[in-house]
Amino acid sequence: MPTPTLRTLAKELGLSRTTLSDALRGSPRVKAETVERVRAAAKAAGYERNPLTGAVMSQLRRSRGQQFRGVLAVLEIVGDSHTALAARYNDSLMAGISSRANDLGFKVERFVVGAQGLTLQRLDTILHTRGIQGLILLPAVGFPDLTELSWSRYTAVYADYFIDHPPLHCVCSDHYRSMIALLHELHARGYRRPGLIMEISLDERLQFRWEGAFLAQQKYLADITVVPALQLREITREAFQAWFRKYNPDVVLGHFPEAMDWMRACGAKLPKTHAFVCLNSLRTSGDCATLDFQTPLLGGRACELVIGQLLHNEFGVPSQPSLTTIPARLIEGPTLRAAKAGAAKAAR
Amino acid sequence: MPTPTLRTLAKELGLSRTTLSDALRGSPRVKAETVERVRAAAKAAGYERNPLTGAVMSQLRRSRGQQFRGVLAVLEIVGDSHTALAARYNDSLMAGISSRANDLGFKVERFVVGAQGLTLQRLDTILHTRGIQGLILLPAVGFPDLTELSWSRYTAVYADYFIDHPPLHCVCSDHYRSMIALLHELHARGYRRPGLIMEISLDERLQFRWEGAFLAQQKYLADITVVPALQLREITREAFQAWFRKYNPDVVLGHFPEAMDWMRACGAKLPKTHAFVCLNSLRTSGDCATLDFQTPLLGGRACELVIGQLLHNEFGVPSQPSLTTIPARLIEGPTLRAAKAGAAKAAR
DNA sequence: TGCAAATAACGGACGGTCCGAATTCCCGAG
DNA sequence: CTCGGGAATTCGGACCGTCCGTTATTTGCA
Repeated sequence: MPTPTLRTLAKELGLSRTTLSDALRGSPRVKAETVERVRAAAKAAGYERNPLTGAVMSQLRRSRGQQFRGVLAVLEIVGDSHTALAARYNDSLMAGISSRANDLGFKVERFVVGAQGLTLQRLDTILHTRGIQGLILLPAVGFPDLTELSWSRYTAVYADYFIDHPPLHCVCSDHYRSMIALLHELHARGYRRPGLIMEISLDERLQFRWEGAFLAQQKYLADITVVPALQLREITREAFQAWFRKYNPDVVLGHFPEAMDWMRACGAKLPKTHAFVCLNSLRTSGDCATLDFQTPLLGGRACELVIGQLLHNEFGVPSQPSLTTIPARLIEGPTLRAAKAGAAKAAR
Repeated sequence: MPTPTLRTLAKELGLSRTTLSDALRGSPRVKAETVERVRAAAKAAGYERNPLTGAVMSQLRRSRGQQFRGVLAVLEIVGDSHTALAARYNDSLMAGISSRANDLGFKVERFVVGAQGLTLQRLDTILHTRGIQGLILLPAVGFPDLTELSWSRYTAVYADYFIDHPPLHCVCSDHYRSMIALLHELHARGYRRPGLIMEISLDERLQFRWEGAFLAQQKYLADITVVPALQLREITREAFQAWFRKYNPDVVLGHFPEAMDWMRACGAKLPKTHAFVCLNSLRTSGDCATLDFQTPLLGGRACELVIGQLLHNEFGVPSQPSLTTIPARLIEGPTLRAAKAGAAKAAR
């Protein structure tokens, strides 16, 4: 007896091959009762669907044909505050998302949710009527709650460290590793007294990854003089200069470019006697060394994740959320000694 | 302009789709000159053939559908040492890999590389002749170098924190977040003097993520009494007991279950007066609270990554490697007070 | 020149998918 | 009871890249 195929099995059951295919794949287009009947018959006949063949066929069928295969929704959750920095960050993510989505044959639409935008109920119905199933959530201040969406219809990725309501896959920069790599690089360039300044609120939402990496690495790099991190609710000029004069770090890491002026006011020459590295390139204007979070890459990765799940027909909240990260890249600048020739090595 | 297909391209060239297909695959059925012409035209039109699609179609035609699966190679890189623990870890990863691969229509084959196994050159030819393109690398001791494989043919994922030769996507447990979540949970259960014991070599390959998270969290949890971490090349009974007596931590976190006996020898009652949490469930035998790395899930995620890239026809070393992580899960045990009713909350 | 053999290209069929069209079902209004 | 319209189901057509048998063209040689 030859191995059964979709078509032979369909003939036996008096259904079309399409219905069989959809039923075995669990498509909502087929009535639940029919799905049961088909699955039982398939099992009896010893028919097993080949998921690899299915995936390939799906790809094939999808990609040719039209220009676009679907639409992704990018959700921007706006609360009461809404800084210019966050806007730059989000725009930069969007650029990566749009570009990668376009490569993979998807279009992107942006929706604003929250205080000044749509309610979740309204969004739910809009997405439903438009048939949009893939969601990318831009970073939101605080800990957003999106449990009210009908998640069984969607597959989503959050572009920040974590989200608990509901727990979704996340894509974010790897702050821990970036800090480790940066300290290694500074060490290789001869710096021995690295100092960190940080507003607590900035590190808190990262679960203190900046400081955690800094503290751990201080202990294990050779010949390091330990400079305690300056962590405050708010970094002021006075607090900074007191700290700077007391510990005299040879390289300062922090978010605020103003610190360069404060250092110079204390008599520091950049990069001759001291160095400064800004921890977020979006805060600078090209006048200092800084870390580039490569947000377009992050956006691209988020796209790949969502689209991958769409292609596998996986919807709903994942059973175990995962976190995908990309390390930041060091951008050279006039506030940092160049790498010694030969010792030059890209940050890991 | 729609993406070209075999048929449209064939019409343009005035040839049949069969000839195109054969030519692109380099079949001897087609005249060499025609092959050249076809390949040039395909390149000009931006047509790229997908080898996985080809393989699936081929097997489909040849063997009447069923029983065809794609193949992934799992590489085990064995150096001189080879502990039982590593073997358990790898087997557990394998279980997750096999299961997820099977769901997605792939088979898995395991290859041993290194000192007691295949040379890289030999592996390269084996993979080539077998037509295997997807690779999953199991964790190796030290920092393995696999640059000698012909990477343009493969797409791969490394199941550990990082690999630099070459830089590949990685999948690994999220030690930093696991530690943060664990400390939060312990804090919620009333523990205020957490202590960490760690062999330096174990944390070093994690870039000190255990200790980094521990140090950072000690600073920012409320009402914590700081107990310095016991970090040694080797943890001995004497060193441990001296540390334990001096600082009297109310909960000890570490890799070695022997520590429980040492604590008891100092008069501690588990879980009445003190608690112990093992940081790696594979080291325990069910007699204490511990962290489960959920290795099968990690393996599954690695599969999804590799297969996703195969389906998208993406080979070679990625331009920017990413790291995908999953947090560990706390397993309750008789060495830890239960969560207070109401305050119970799954670890993030 | 005649004709078999070798060479080159073609057309049909295939399995599983997507998409739009067709059919059936349901339910309230007239 | 009939009709209309919209939702729920099912169906048919078109499609992908491959294999394999067939057709058309050229070559080899008596």
